[in-house]
Amino acid sequence: MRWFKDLSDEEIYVISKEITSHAWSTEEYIQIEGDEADALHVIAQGMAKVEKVSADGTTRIVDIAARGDLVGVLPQLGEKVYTDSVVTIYITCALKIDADRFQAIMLEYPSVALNVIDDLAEKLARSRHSETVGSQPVSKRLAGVLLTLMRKVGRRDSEGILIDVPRSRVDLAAMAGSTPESVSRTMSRWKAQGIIDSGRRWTRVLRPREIDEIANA
Amino acid sequence: MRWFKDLSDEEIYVISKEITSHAWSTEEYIQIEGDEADALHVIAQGMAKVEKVSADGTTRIVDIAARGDLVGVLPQLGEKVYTDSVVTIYITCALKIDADRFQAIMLEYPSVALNVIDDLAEKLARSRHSETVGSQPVSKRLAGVLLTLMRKVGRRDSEGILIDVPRSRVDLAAMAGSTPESVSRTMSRWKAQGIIDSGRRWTRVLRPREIDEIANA
DNA sequence: CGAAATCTTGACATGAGTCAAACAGCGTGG
DNA sequence: CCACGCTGTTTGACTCATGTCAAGATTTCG
Repeated sequence: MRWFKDLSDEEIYVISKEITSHAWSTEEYIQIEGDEADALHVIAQGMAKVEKVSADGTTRIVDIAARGDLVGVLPQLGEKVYTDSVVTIYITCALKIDADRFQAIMLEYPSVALNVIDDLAEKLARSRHSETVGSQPVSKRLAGVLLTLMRKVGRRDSEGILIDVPRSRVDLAAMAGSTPESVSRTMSRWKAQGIIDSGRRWTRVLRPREIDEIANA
Repeated sequence: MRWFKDLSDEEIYVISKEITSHAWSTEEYIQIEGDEADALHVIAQGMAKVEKVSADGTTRIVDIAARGDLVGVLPQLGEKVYTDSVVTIYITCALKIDADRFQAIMLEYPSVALNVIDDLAEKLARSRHSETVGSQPVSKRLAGVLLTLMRKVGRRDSEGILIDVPRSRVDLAAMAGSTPESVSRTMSRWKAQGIIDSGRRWTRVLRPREIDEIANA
């Protein structure tokens, strides 16, 4: 866990006693937006999507959490409720730290707090960036989503970079802030141009370069 | 400065030696997006807008910093460059803390680090929220902007709540992620309905209730 | 009083959402 | 092993909000 990277083995051992491990099946909630926030989790195995219900009632996927990622950070101090939901997309195992205990740990080992600040600052910068991307054309936003997914869950194979998670057009639409139909249209266009290939619940990026260009036009 | 609220007077005195004070005229840059980030500032007097150039080259205002607000937090550790620009909108005086020194302070006084985390977490939650608001109708976004401005810089008077900063339609458009024309149209409509009153570089909200309803429809 | 900046309004083009229907991949049961 | 049906994907027709371009009105200030 990268937050504890500056600690000695003994210190980590002491802390490890505060941690418990839990498992979920697919499509289960690790935390629910609005619930009282009493713990944070680190994904040890599997994967989960971080969702947020937007003002108009549609659900948007704001992040994908994979091995080593942490969820539930935000509410640890000021906020008393979770600001987003986390839903598993595979069988997932996560480590749990009680929020109060974690705060105590940070007070005792300031370097951990600094690492957390680092993490939050990066997330905030990314989020602020997405704010400005909000009203860009769908193609641009979708290209951005594909870039993120390529980096996070993409697997190189002989023809390109395969993305088979999250699975459906609905998921992609929820990430790009659009609709399944618009996503489909855009991807059809790209498919005709040979930039990507795609099917039921999977996408393969054949020419990453061009996707990158579209995203950063 | 709320970050130091848990420290004793002596501790604050020690820290105060690390702080210097600077002044800017209007429309001057306190920090520029992309520049090397070596310090953070707390607004002591005056006001500034936090800007970010979006992907398509337009400038968006992502925050308004008033007395007591801090700018330049993000880059203190991981990021080495400022992720946004800060431009004064009045004659402004700000306190400056060297980023390295501040890091040292946090290591010595962990409670400060926790307060920073608190602050960042709140900012992140708000930013994530705006992400989901991205593709809402202009009226909704603009109403949200007015709500924020009412709280932050609104002044109660006999008829309603006066907002005379930031000044122009261009500014409002930059905050709402829209265009001056669309902002003008929307506000004309509200003016006809008696919800607001407005003129050159000022807006008065007559019925805050209705603006709130529009924002949270 | 005139010029510059700001705001408003109109006409127009278009990206993208919605509704609806056809189509395709994939598992299941007879 | 194949036909059926469920689910997910694609495509088309239509509508509408909003950005763009352009002109005109209004305010401020020298």
